[in-house]
Order: sequence, then C-alpha cells, then structure tokens
Amino acid sequence: MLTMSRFVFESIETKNVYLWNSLINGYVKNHDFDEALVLFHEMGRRSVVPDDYTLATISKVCGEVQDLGFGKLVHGKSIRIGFVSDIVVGNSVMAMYSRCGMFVDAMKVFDEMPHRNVGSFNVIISGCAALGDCNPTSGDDLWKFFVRMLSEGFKPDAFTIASLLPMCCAGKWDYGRELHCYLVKNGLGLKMGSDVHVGSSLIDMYSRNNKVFLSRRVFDQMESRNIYVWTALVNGYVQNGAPEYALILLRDMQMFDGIRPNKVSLVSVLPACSTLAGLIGGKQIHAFSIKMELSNDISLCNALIDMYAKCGSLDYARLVFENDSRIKDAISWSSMISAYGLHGRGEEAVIMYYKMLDQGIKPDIITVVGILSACSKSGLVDEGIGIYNSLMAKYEMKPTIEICACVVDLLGRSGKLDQALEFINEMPLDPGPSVWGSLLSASITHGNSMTRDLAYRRLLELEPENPSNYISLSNTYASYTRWDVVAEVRTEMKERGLRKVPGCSWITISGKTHSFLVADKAHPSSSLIYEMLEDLVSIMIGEVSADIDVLT
DNA sequence: TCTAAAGTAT
Repeated sequence: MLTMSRFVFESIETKNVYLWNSLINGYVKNHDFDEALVLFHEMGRRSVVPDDYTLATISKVCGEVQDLGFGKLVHGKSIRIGFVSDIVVGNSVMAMYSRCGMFVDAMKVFDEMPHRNVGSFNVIISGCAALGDCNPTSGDDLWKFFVRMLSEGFKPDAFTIASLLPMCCAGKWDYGRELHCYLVKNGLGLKMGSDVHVGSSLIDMYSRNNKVFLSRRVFDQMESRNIYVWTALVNGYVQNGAPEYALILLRDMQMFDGIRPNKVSLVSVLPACSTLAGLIGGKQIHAFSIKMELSNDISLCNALIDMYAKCGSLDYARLVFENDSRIKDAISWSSMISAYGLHGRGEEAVIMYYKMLDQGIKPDIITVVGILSACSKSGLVDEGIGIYNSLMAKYEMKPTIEICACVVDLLGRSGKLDQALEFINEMPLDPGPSVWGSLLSASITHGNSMTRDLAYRRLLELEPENPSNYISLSNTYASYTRWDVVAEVRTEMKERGLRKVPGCSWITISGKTHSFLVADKAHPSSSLIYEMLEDLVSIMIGEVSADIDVLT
C-alpha cells in the first residue's frame, strides 16, 4: 500500500505540504521512522514549509527514535514558524522531551503553553508515571497535578486513567478502585468500547495489589481481548501464586481467541513452570519458542535458564546459556550464577562471576545477591566477603538491605555469628526482617541462644503480625520442652488473631501430583517414603558411605 | 497531526 502511495506521490509534480504530510504519516503508521525523517529532510531541501501537522508528526518520530538533538531542532523550527502555540504541536514536543528522558523540559513547555487541552495534561501525567516517581513540578506530586487538571475544568479521559493506574500500588497510592469507578461511571473503556488499553492497565493494577480475582472480573467483563490483555492476566496469576491458572490461560488464549503467545507471554509464564517444578511444562514452552523462532531471544533465554535451574536441570540451563543466548546481558550472567548457587556449585558460580567481569559486564544488585548466596550455600565465606568488599570499593556500590542480609547469611551459616552481629551493628542501613531472619536461622543451626533470642526480639518488634515468627519461636522452645513458653506464644498468637497457613511441598509423577504437609503420613506409600528419607539423612551425615545407586 | 498497555534474574 505504501509503495503505491509513494508512486502516486512521485508522479505529482508540484507537491504541497498536505501531500508531504500524508506520505510522512504513512511511514510513521508503518513504524518506518527513519524514512519519515528522510522525507522531512527532503521536504526542507525543496523549500516546502512544514505546517502544524508536519511538526507534530516529526516531533513524535523524534520521541520514538529518541533523537533528542533533532527533536530540539524541530522544537526550534516550531517556534520560528510560529506553531509553538498550537496545542497539538506543543503536546507533541512535550512527548518528545519526555520520551528522550528530558521530563523537566517537557514540563517547561507545558508551563509556557498559552492554551492546553486534556492531551497536554495526559502527556505530563504519562511521562511522570513512566519516571516512576511523582514529581511533575518541584514540590508538587502527580496527584496534585491531577487535581489541578480537574480544577482547571479538564475532564480525565481513558488516557488519563490508564496512565494513573500503574501508580496505584500497595503502599504508594490507594486510588485504584476509585479510578476504576470513574471509568465505569463515565463510560470509558471496558463494556462500552472494550478499551484494551484501559482493560490491561486495570488487570495489571489489581494483580499488583494482590487482588487477582478482581483482575479476572475485569477480564471477564471485556468484550474483546488482545495479547496485552491476555498476557497481563497470565502474569497476574503467576505473580499471585496461581501458576496452574496461568498455564490454563496460555492455552485458552489460543483456543478461544486464536491469539498466539508472543515472547512476553512466554517469559511471563515460565516462572509458573518453576513454581510447579514442572520440567515438562517448561520444556513444552521451550519447544514452542523454538517453533516461534524466539529461542535465541535474550530475555526468553534468561527466563529459560532460570526455569531449568529451578526445575532441577542445571544441564539444560547451561545449554541454553552456552548455545542459545548468543548475546548475554547482566541478567543472563546473574541467572547462571544463581543457577550454580542453587545447585550448591559455589566454585562454578564464582568462576562465572569473574568471567562476567572479564566480559566487561557490570554486576548489578541482583548479581551480587546471586553470587553472595551462592558462596554462602557452598561455605565459601572468604571468597564471598572478598567479592563484597571489592564491589563496594571498586564499583562504588551502595549496599542494599538484601545484600546485607546475604552477608549476614554468609557469615552466620559458617558459624561466625559474632562477626555477623558486628556487621549488623555497623551496617549503614536499618537492619530489616530479612537481616534478622538470616541471623536467626544461623543462630538456630549453630545453637547460639544469645544471638537467637536477640534476633527473635527484633523480628517480633519489626513484624508483630507475621505468624511465621511466632511459629518459629514456639518450635524453638518446644525443642527444649519449655511448654510454658510455647503456651504463652500460642496465646499471644491467638490474641492477635494470627494463623499460619501450613507450608507444603509436592511432586508430580506421571501426571499425578502428590502433596505433603509437615509430618504427613496420609500418603499410601508413607512408610516407604520415610524409610527413604532416613536413608538419605544417613548418607548426608555420613553414616553410610555415599552410594549414589541408592538414589537412582 | 499529540497522549496509554503485558515480561525475566535474590
């Protein structure tokens, strides 16, 4: 179609600005931004003066390709030609600055606009939301900006609400339901026009607030769904601990809507396979990605490495890392380091870590957590501490609470509880539950009642509503037959109305899933299972010379 | 002509 347009365009001798605009627009619609820019230059060479339509479109293109330099030139041209007071040109210029990471300049344009429309506010709101913080004007927050929009008589539309929804996160903004309400009352999106943008934003908002049943309700109410909507719900189920529903949904999107999962859908669903420890499901996703010719995609490979490692197959994880992912980023290396750590192969994790540095890839916080926990699990205390110190010195990395918890775990696990406590006292951040939790489990392992009781005290202060802390405390005293303390703790829990959902583990054999609670004897093969467990424990504590045949 | 959506690594 576009080549036809081009043919007609070339055949006309005197081309006015409208002709140029429509051809440029054609390329933009086809995402051929480079060709649109080439045409704009050509237009300039032929001394055709751009109008408001041209400038708005080209500004957008500069934003899309993140060419700030040229974007500024277009902004200047708009000022010279006198279109800068045009609302759409102004909005477009703001969007360009915002997409090029110059939010402050976008705000400046906004402040200087003589006239605005809803879109002007929307550009600022979405740009600000993309930054992840709420600071459109100094001292003002995004909500105040939204209130300003209302007070100036502008009516929020579906764009406005869809940009505000991602800011509604537990602990940040609690306006999610109100915004949803506004949409319903004003007939924006959903049932009326089945707006897939609004729908996927709502689904995502409810999922992030741990209300996936509300995500589902939004999903069911929609009249039509696209891949964004389906994937948002798949991800919602994965993030909310319902991996089986995520897998069902992946099938349904193809069966009912004929929508093929893309790379984002597959990356979203892979952690579901890990949670279910379903190597077969994970392999099916892998096979599907090969069919879709996505198997060399970096983010998909990273998700596959993680899935294989968590499903127990270090070999497959390594194969994907070595053969499939041709380009490797920090996530690829971090995933592989964590994979070795997870399998108790600390030395190999350390080798990977140094290889990563050799490749010139900068470790991030996730890498550090991965390598430190790998060292910890394998008892490589000196290596771990060495890496920690070099990172803080060489890379000027600031320790996070997670990294500190890893260091405490590293020292504590190997019995250096005094050093761990010293580290906690000297760490630059307030030690949180994860830090005290690490000290606690190390203290229990090594039988140090002093650090243990200190950790319990801190944990109960920090999270008086977390039932796990009380259960752990009760179990500890039960092991000393201090039933008086146990009763006291249980009473405290009851008074606070706390209940702990018992943990369980499961395994799927030939399509049948067997699940087990603590001290569970309900399984028909229970006695056989416990016999095997005893054998395994004997091997681990070295009473029996390790004979691998016993295990296979 | 401008403005909006889904993802992976502790």
